Amino acid sequence: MAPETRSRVRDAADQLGYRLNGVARELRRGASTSTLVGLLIGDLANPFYSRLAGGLERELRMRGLQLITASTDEDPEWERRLADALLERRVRGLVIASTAVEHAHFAAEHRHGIPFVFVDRPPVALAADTVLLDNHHGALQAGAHLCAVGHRRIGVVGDLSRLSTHRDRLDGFAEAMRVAGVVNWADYLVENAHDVATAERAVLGLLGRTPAPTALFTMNNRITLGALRALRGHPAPPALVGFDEVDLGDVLGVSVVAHDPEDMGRQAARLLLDRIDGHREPARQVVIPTRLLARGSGERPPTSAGTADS
Amino acid sequence: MAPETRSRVRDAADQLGYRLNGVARELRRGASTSTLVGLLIGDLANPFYSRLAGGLERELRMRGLQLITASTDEDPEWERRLADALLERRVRGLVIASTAVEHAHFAAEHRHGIPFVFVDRPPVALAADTVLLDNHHGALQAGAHLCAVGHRRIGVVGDLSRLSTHRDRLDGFAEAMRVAGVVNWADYLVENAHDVATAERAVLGLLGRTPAPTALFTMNNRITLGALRALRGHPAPPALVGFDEVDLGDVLGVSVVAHDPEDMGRQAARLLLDRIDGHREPARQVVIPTRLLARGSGERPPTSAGTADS
DNA sequence: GCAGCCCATGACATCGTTGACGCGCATCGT
DNA sequence: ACGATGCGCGTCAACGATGTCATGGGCTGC
Repeated sequence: MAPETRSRVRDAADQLGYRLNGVARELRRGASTSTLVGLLIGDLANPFYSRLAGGLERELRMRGLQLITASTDEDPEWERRLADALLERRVRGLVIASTAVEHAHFAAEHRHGIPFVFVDRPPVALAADTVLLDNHHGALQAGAHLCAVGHRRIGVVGDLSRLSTHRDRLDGFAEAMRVAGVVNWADYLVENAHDVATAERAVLGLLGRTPAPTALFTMNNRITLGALRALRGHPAPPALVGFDEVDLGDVLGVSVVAHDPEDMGRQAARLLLDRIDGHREPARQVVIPTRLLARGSGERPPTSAGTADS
Repeated sequence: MAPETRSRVRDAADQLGYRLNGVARELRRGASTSTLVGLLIGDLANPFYSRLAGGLERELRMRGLQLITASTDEDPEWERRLADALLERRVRGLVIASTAVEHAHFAAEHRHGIPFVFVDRPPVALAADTVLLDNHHGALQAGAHLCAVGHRRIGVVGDLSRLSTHRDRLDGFAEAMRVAGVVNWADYLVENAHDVATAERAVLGLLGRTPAPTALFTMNNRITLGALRALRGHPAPPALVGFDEVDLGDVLGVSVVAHDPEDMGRQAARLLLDRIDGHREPARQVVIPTRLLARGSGERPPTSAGTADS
């Protein structure tokens, strides 16, 4: 079209305050033209999720895609309602850290071509792309490390017991105990410590036992924070290894099983973009590695009180 | 309609995999029926922003509204493009931690009735609802506190100098210095330390000066993290007060000027919802209070080296 | 002066939902 | 038996952008 007409139209549009209506455009252009991607996570305020979201968003942004983020508060019913709302809105894809026990109810949409990427927790009864942490190995490392230092009574504090991440980590830890010949480790297990305050109480409870545990394995970032609060000012604190990185963990000398949540988001974005680009391979699974960072708290030897028994 | 027909229709819909098309619905129902709210922030991975987003989302969710979150990386050009994309999409409102120097270009939309809420940083050349921190007072408290302990040479490390939060905090700090009679404080000022690594280098640079500062004021959470890294293992660390809360700050004994980012999100949601409900009052401004938490690092007295001069 | 081309302009159907309306059948009360 | 009411069912015009097609005016080159 002639450049002069072009600018004439542009001027008129500016004058009238005209703005293209993206809703109408999307309706007209049809199904797979949405630029929205849904993200369902437990809680935006949790740094694990927010870093994941950040990595994901950065990667999608380069392709002109935007993120609708919704927190489920680990409530399966909410998760389902939010997912339905997103699917009604005809998002281009869905990234989901699911708290539900099965996902057959997504099968229809999935078969219909809407890309799903499961992050942090795998899909059940649905073959979809997945990005997971190496939970089993990370927890095994943590358990083996504490045993190598000489610990036999290790307090273990975990998140909601129904979550697969929790179960995988627990399996890994159990394997480490089996290898080390520790049999009654489950006596010092506390589960369902979902927030910092609960975790703090759980740790105080464990420390009050006789005999007290000589070490702690805290199974996620919030639990580690709670434990560190509980240990504040403790004259002879137990050893501590946490799962997930925590801010200032390096400064404070907290040994952790670390990994990269932002990379998790990036990998999820890649799987999603591949599907959007029409790739039709069977579902893929990416595993994000974990590594043990020994910074001091995990290397404290058992205290005198009782290393001899069980 | 009859319950029997209702279920007959429902069954058929389920069988066909029919799903209501939210895009068409929104187009048909018209302008102010969108359930999407846009959120523009600097970086989702920064806990300040992610907690703000969490508070906002929680509040909006109760009203059936969902959040489209986009990170600007503090780039005004990106911010503008992202805002345009959101407005084209006909979001119900826009919450924005703006990095731009003025906002006249939103005037048309704003007058047209689209609610804008500015968070963390005020609008320029636009009368819109705003939620701010009490930056001036918080920084004044920090400066006064350090002076009260006896410090006269205080290293100050700040974020991008163009940001209003930075300038307000700097003003507050300057006032504290004026009151305390410290004149050359700006000699120990470093600006534009936007990430942890830069902040760490900046602090190391300050500590290398002669005479070295006896205290530090770190003007946001990332800078505080960088400073704590730089101070690790220091034989006689300077006093430190940071702006923003940091995870484990209580355990590590870091004195900070604290505030509640989630509350900021909630307040923003309330202002937005009021507008959506048709309130027509002139623009309101909410100020989130700050309070100084003395936890140890800010109470360290000046080291021997030089308390006597200027 | 005429064929050929560029381009402005207008008419129209389409995307899927919604709200309004009309028709016709069945049931109910009086 | 009559009107009133309830309900199933079909038709139609929007919402705003977009892609196609036809029309016709203005221009160039031969």
